[in-house]
Amino acid sequence: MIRVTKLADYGILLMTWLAWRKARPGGDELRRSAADLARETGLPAPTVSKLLRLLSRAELLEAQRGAQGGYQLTRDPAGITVANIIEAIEGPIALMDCLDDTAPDCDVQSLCPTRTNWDRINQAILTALSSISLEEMATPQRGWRERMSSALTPTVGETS
Amino acid sequence: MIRVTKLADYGILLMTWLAWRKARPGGDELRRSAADLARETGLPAPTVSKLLRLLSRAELLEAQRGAQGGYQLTRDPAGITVANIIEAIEGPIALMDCLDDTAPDCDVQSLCPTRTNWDRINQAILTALSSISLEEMATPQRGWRERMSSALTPTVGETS
DNA sequence: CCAATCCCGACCAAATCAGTACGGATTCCT
DNA sequence: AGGAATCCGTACTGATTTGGTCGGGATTGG
Repeated sequence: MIRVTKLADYGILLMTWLAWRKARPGGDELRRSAADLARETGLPAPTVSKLLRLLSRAELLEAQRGAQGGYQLTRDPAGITVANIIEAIEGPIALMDCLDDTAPDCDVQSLCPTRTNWDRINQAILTALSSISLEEMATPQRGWRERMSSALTPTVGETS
Repeated sequence: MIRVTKLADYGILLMTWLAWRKARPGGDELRRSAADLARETGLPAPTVSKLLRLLSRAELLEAQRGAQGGYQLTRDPAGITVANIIEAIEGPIALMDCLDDTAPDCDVQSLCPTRTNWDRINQAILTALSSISLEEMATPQRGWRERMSSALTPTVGETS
């Protein structure tokens, strides 16, 4: 069901936590060590390390080495999208592999206008993911549900 | 990378094939057996059977048993969305499990406004998937991009 | 110089996925 | 009626991916 891996989930959790902390007025220290973050989020420490490294490599976080080191956000949370985070952790966003290279199963050319249309789906999802900023993730939602349901729900729901 | 399972991919392929065949003027037989479809698409027969069964159970296809039996679309391709198909094959669409029940890892309540916001992402993706009909998948793309951008981008929220 | 911290690669266990096999039920055709 | 074709369902297995671990090196601050 259009699964995002747990790693990406955790990554978003971490980033949200960082953004949230930054937004708080009492945010004394915005640079935090991997161990701190692991403790604060309750996630296993090595996994947190790995994630932070990936996020840092994608330049979403800035790493400071040595004693008293740690990670901190490079940009403003408003300038980081969920798509950015997922992409940083899981690589380029694509629903299928059939898109980029020669797939041997896909031998029936006649029905493969499908492939080009799959690209549309990918694009749609990418758009959706890019439209949600980290800032939004870090702030408790207000009346977003109304905006949502009015525009979105129509097609999928009915079982019959 | 927001992967859809190969089964769902195949499912969409099958449905697209069916829709395409139905749309053609020379579409003599719109009911086709699982074996036929397997041969025509080049997919392994048992897998095709399984998929067709799932799609039939979701009432996207109609099954006719016995000799000379087979499957055919229940509704018009325009009334079937990609979201429908994926949902039929992979169950309810949700990026994460953390949404519906008590997750033990999620013990840090303080940072869990994230969870409610995850729902937002799910909704966005569902919208994207629901906005693409099987009919569109079966026809070579024309001016679909306009519909896309108009239908998707505004609802979820501006980045700034 | 020492300790804390980030950094990196390789490795392992577990979950999930794709596919298979077999047996049963239903309908058509002879 | 009988047999063949077809859909239906469950259970099982092999392979891929994922989540997580471990150990050692590089870099900075005290």
